[in-house]
Amino acid sequence: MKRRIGLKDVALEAGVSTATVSYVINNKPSQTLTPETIERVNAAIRKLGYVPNMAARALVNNKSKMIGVVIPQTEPGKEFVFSNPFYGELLSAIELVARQNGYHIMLSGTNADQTYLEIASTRSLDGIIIVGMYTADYYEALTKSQIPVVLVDSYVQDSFFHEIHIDDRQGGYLATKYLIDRGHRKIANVTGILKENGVNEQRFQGYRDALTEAGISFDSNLLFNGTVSYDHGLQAGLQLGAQDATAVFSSADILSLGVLKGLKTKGRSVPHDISVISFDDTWLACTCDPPLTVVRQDIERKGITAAEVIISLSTGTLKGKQKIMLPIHIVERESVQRRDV
Amino acid sequence: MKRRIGLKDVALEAGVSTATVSYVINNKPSQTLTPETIERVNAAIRKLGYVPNMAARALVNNKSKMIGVVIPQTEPGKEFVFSNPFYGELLSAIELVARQNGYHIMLSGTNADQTYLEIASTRSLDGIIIVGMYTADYYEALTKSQIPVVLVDSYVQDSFFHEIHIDDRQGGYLATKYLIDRGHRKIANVTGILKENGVNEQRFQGYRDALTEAGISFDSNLLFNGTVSYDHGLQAGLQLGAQDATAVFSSADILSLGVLKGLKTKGRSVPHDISVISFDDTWLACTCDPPLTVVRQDIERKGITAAEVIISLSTGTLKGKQKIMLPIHIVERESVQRRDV
DNA sequence: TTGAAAGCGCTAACAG
DNA sequence: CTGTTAGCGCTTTCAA
Repeated sequence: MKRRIGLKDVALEAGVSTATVSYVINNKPSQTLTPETIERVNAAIRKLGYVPNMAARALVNNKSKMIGVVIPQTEPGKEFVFSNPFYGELLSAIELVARQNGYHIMLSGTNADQTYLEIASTRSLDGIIIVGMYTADYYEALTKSQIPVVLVDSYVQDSFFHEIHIDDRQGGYLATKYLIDRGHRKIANVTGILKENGVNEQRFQGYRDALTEAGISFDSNLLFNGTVSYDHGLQAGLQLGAQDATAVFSSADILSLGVLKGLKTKGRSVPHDISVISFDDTWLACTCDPPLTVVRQDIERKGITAAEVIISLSTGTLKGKQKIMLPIHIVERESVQRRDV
Repeated sequence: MKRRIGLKDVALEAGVSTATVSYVINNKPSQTLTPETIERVNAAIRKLGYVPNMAARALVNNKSKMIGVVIPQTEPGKEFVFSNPFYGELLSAIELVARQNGYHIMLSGTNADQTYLEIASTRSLDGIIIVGMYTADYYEALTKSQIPVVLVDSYVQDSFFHEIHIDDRQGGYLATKYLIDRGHRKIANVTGILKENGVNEQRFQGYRDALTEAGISFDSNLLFNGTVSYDHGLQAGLQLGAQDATAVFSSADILSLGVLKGLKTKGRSVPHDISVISFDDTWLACTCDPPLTVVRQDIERKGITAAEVIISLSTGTLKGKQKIMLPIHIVERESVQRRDV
């Protein structure tokens, strides 16, 4: 088994030194190379089929051209929450941008026995994208990191982390107001666990804001919080089917699907008997029955932005704390009906 | 900014050589260390918060404890096909097993200007898991790889690749036969592009096998092949709504959802007017309306197996070509109705 | 039972 | 404009 082709082999072939080869590979602007030398080196590279060894590079530069992406799991040490297409779409966008910029992404869940800082540092990651909310001590270690960290969908207050969001509170407000404007007064909220600093909490606050503004008092019987899953939506829908709420703000598409099913099971028709407004606008929202009116966020853009920011940060193109807020808007479909008061 | 803690620092702290520290970290069985030395080293590691540098390790060992995972994309150079939850579930399982074994996964799509072999070799990947079917030249380069490659859901014939499958042809046969046994004769097949060596092609063959066995001749008007997407399913459903087929075998859940919608749009009720049998059994299958009778494959197991195989292969625990066939079975739900002949 | 030292492939001062 | 060379942090052979 023949040895791997290295810089040395290329240098030999081209009749130059390894340094020169390194210069042309990285096309150092500081260095001035004869076009002729460059061509000779490139020819040798092609001829030999040279491929750089990232490990060696990483060792020298302490940079890996690799970005760590952390995605929520069903529970620590378990599998990802990929039942929610939101994460798939987001991840997809991140990967694409990374790849286009010569980076790769390392995907992982969280481990009980290892902080992500350890992982990042052992792997010389160039940047970290963390999606969703974790426990406080998860972030703790990271604040001591030299590596840029961007938080997607979390409201953790720490000047060290960069953030990319939508205005979740405003989103919750918009959704609820949309319902109120159409004559609804008894409005339920089906949501995930209201972790402090999490998106669900923010959306819930927006829901309350709208209620308050309209002079409607909050009724805790109309709040259904659990996991962000089809099942929780289903349970909530089932219960709602037996109540007198006329509308529900369901704060994720996957929850809405469950709600729809629960409602239908109880013989309630949407939007005739009860209106539903959703959040996210993944492909699920427009393919279900009825298609959901929804607060839309641009998931792809979120992913693209996260990747672009982390890359710029790691190369030093971008400096200073980043806090980006992406726009949202309501997409009207068929799940909400005006209610005559 | 203080330098990173290295083996040398640990050695100094423990009053031993770097070699000794390396021995205890890797707990070489060949080496015999005094328990006392071991303890001293471990204490130093803890005290200093030492974290190994994978880049250095990779450089020496030419192994990275990293597994490359390739997932289908909408098109080369574009984003992933994560609208299909199948991939999310699979990926999730792979990641979990990898992590539990001290590996990480590098996720990527395909690039036009770089073969995956180059990527794998530049990153010193320990193994590669390729999901789905690609063009022939994509595999071409890989056959020259020293790195173990396992193919999930592809029937490429090459003794170099390891394979993990279900019996897709048998699955197509079972689905179709299930329909035939219930009195259906005019049975459509909605499927993805019939790439040679791909799963869709196999399932389609199974469909034909069942037809032939029952003495039903194949009618190309009943074949709807396009992308594996909701939209293609929808189009097919729409057309089917205007035809006289009494049943349809739809070869992926995501297609089935589209078919269901198309049929409903055309005012056809499932299973009353027309029966639908699906394939995969992702969460979509049991949450849609009506819940789909389906050929179930254990996606999680597929992912787990792929990860276990690639790891064993890379450590040398496992040798020789692996070709694993996972079981499938039909799960009866509410989308198929017996038809009186 | 432990240590010294030679690399792994690459980058970047510095020298020429 | 190009080459020499000293590491980057770790593993491992060989010697003690």
